[in-house]
Amino acid sequence: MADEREGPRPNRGPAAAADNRRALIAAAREEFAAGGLEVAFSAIARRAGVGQGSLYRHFPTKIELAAAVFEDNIDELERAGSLDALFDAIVAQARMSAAFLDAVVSARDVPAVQHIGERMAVLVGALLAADQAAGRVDGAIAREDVLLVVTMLARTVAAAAPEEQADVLTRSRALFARALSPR
Amino acid sequence: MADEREGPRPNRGPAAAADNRRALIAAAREEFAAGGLEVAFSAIARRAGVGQGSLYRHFPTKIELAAAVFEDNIDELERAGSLDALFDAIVAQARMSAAFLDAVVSARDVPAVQHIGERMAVLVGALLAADQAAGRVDGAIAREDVLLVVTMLARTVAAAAPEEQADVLTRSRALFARALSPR
Amino acid sequence: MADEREGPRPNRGPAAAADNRRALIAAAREEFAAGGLEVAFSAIARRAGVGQGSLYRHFPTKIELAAAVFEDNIDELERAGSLDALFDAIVAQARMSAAFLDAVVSARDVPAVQHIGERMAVLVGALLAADQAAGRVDGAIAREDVLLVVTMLARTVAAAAPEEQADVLTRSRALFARALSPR
Amino acid sequence: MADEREGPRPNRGPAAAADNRRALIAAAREEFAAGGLEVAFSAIARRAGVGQGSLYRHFPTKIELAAAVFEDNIDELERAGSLDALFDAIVAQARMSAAFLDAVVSARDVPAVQHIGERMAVLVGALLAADQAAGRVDGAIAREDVLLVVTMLARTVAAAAPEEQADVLTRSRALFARALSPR
DNA sequence: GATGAATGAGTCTTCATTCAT
DNA sequence: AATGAATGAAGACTCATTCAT
Repeated sequence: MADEREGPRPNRGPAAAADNRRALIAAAREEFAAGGLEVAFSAIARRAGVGQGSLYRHFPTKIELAAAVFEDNIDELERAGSLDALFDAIVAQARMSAAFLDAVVSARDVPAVQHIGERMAVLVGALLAADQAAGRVDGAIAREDVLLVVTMLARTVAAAAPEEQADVLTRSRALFARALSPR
Repeated sequence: MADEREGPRPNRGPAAAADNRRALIAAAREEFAAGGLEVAFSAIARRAGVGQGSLYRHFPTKIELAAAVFEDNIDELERAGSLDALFDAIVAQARMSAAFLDAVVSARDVPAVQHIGERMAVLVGALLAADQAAGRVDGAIAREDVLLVVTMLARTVAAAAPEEQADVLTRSRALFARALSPR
Repeated sequence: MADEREGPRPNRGPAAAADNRRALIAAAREEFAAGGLEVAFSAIARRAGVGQGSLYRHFPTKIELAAAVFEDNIDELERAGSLDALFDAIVAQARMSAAFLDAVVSARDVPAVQHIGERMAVLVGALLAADQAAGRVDGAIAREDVLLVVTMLARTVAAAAPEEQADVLTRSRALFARALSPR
Repeated sequence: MADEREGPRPNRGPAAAADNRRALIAAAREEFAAGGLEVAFSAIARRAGVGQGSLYRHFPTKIELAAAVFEDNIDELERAGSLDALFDAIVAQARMSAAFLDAVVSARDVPAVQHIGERMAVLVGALLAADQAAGRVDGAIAREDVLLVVTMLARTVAAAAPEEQADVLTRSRALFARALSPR
């Protein structure tokens, strides 16, 4: 949003707050997807067309920003009707998911992060139960196992070079299908 | 090595070349293990007790340094007699392995990296064939699948918070055991 | 006051003016006492529970705010019955006094500052005359000398490290007692 | 030194180290004298005509830089033959002295600062003993008292507005003369 | 070939000040 | 007149890279 703008922005006043927040989240989503969590805070502000100070006001830490982005993403994940669909959705957001998962490790005490963790746990728990009831997933598999699979998938796909993505994706999905399927 | 040294080093001249190389690799191994690839070049040089310029001369890029470290690590991996033993060895070097694997993505054209890729492929190929012959691994598994497993294991263990490592390790090993075992 | 408040304040409109002014002075007193004049304007507004804009409206410059705080402090100083009692009172407000005195230097032309200067001069003049009449202070001492002593005391005590305060205070009081006492 | 230079400096190599250190100390002396310890580190580097990184290499903290400057100043103080002469010298360096004294408070554990403290203590001790032997200073005065006087003088003169300096100086010297003179 | 200092670009972060509502 | 968000200009600090010796 408002990329490449020149000159000082006018001060639009408090009315800009909501717009700014949205723009920051959108900009962060793109930056994180492109460069992981390493991206410069200043780059996000710039891309959002928002002053640095405003970025800090809305999101004092990068974690909180990442959480806000991922909170949106989860909406989409929650539309999945099976673990397989969840994996599809995760892979579609792989880079962002991986970035967020990295952040989580160092900040499990941040409320915003915990909230997401809970949503994910609930979601995975429900899908797992359904898949197990339908005989699609082995009864020995626990929620934690699935969360691990989700994490691995995201990281693997995110890290793959473009030309390898397809192959890596097929192979890892197949591996995890074997790992989860009933004996 | 030669940590915490005080005062200027004497200039030992060309004679120091081999020693320097060894010290740099050792220092890099420790730094990478402790902080991933993010560590500052200067920190590695300092820990090695070597001038910054010398570090650049020996290893113009971080990739080449990482490759040199990993080249040593592979010696150890090659002592594995089964995929299971290989996984054990990888996990023991998880942080370093993950760091290297991250670096690889952006530099598959670097000769040093390619060389390592080939050694890994050969190693994994041999172990896989043996395990398959012994009926320990399903015949449908390909070398690329195992390389993927290795990568995932390293990343997963490296990224886990200390208090979770044990659990994460158990779960992922179990998952991959299911994924690889014969049907 | 109104520290640590959560959520947006209701906009009480003009009715809040007097309350705001009081709250700002109180907040500034605490902040200045704790951190000297360096404290951020925003911190004062936050502690006062007042919008930043309102702070600027009431006190366009930090000097004016400091003067308002000190104006209150002088009420207390005026209860002193002798120079010694004045020194006691100054020392009790050392940090705030020193902060204000620092500000004064760069703004002797600000009306609010001048007013305080006059009150102080009058106060010191009266106390000095009384002490001289009572034979407690040498006749050669002028009002300006005492003002200097006041300033030095405030600065010295304010600058001392906590563990030294007692010693520094004793010594400086003794020094000035010698300096002022009749020959 | 090398103020107002344009464009990137050539890298003069290690040979510049000693020059840089000198230039940094000189620049810091001027900046501290003009603006106290608050001056921006970057301003000092700029004035010295030295890269920021080099400033940090030579002096990791502002305290250490201030100590280096003051270490030079003490040479001059040590030429004093009496406390009166010492006071003259202090006043001549008032702004710098005051700046340094401010720094000292927050860093009495820094070795460089301690060293200066010791030199000052020795110097003052010697001058005090001589002055007391000559009957110029009361026997009840201790070294700590004189150090306090030095500090007060520096701060007072440094803080005075230019047009007041003369008057403030005369008065405070007279006050301290009374405070120290034999009964 | 080794050494380690120099350089400056790039980030993060804080604040004073402005301004729409 | 109050409110609090917006803005951007500093300043601190780090580091990759270069280079004289």
